[in-house]
Amino acid sequence: MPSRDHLLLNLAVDLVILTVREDKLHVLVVERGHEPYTGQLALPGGFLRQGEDLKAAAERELEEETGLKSVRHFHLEQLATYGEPERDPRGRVVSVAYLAIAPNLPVPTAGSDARAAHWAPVAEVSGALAFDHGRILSDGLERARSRLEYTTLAAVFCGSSFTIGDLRKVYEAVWGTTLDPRNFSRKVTGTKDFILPTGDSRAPDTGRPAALYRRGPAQTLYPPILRNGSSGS
Amino acid sequence: MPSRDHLLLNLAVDLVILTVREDKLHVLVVERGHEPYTGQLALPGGFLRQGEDLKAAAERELEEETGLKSVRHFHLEQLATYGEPERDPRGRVVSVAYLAIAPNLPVPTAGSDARAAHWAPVAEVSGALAFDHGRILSDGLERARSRLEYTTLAAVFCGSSFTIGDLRKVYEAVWGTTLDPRNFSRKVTGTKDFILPTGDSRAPDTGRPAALYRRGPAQTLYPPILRNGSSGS
DNA sequence: ACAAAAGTGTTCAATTTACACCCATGG
DNA sequence: CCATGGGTGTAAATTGAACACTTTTGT
Repeated sequence: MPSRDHLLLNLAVDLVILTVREDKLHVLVVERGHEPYTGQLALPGGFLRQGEDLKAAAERELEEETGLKSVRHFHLEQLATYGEPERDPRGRVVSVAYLAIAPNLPVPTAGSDARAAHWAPVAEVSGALAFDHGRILSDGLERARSRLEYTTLAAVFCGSSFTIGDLRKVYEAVWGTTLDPRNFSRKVTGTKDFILPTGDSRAPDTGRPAALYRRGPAQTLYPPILRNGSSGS
Repeated sequence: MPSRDHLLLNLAVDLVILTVREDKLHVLVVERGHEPYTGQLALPGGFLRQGEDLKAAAERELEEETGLKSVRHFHLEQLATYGEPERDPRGRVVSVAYLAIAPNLPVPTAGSDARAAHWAPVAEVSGALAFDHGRILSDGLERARSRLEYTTLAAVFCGSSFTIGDLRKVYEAVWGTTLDPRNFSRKVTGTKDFILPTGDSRAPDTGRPAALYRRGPAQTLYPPILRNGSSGS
């Protein structure tokens, strides 16, 4: 047995769940109901259960917190593991953080055990989170920003069908920049299997209707779409 | 206490330690002396101790396995965490893997408790490792390959002073490609603070002496040096 | 007709690739 | 003087940024 003279500890799984609402990047946070950090905001999470895989635990928490069944279509990837001895005042807790990307979904009020879970603009909670969750959020944001450069992840932020303008607004919200709509359009339509036309189109309040697309099978972007690229129009 | 009705488990730290020897990429492996997987090769690692930080545990294992003190100059970064319930037949063990990059150092025979630790060409051990260490190695290799594109990590594979040809051979060994020496030379000398001339030079067996360089302060490469780039001469 | 958003064409600059050519040394 | 690896020059091809301009709708 490996446990004879070695440390036994609790393993938590914490989630950075991101979405774009009203053209701004939001993260799902919960208000803490117990000590420590009572009343403060924190990332949703929970403890690993007997016989449970790490990713399965993350999926379970994701479902519980968002109150949604469609979680299988979200993006979920391991972010990093945080194990500073003093990170939790209750005792030794090592936390495996996951990054989840969700489309713009209904506010998770009615959901299951969602203890005051709600979407908050990342700009408002940065620096106000319990434990070391500020650091975890920061790492999650950097990972998401990087993923948008090299993978087709941005389309996961959109629903089942979206316009190129919707997709561009995701890039702008996550990166905090503006992009040239004309060059952006060419870049994404020029990358094979990134987005596929549905045939339909959608009219905005005013202006020419935009073609609708859905996710294609591509996972990586070649060539990548880099930040520090062309500033906006 | 968070541990009341939750799973307690052992946390291991495993290491993917890479170096380049004789123009080939090598990984440090140990021959297992106990069950399970007795006699098989595995990645070096050990269990987390009371009050010990994850990265500190990785540094401790790195020193123990290589038998070297100069470990502080190595590169050490967290890779990923592996927690499948059945990954260790002895019981529930979650492992945090770290990636270490070492210069070409003396064989770690004499070192401390090094239980048959030795360098093995990655091509020879891939698929022959105990536990899920094949997967961990594979993830570590991909991370290292990617790091060479966007960071100055390659210089860590070299010693305190090296020629541009040495540095190029690192890229070729890690990526398994050949690169044009002339364009490569310009790329690295054109990236500010990547490498700094020492003023000395070193003569090869035959041919013009090459200028010697040392690591510069830069951490990231802009522009990056991409794989799938120009094939060799 | 006009405002607004979608999308195309085109130009100029920066970067990358390929390779001819020169440099410095040991045998 | 020749083989070998180090290093520079340079032209062609590719890519990327910038932006004028056309398209298509609602009011």
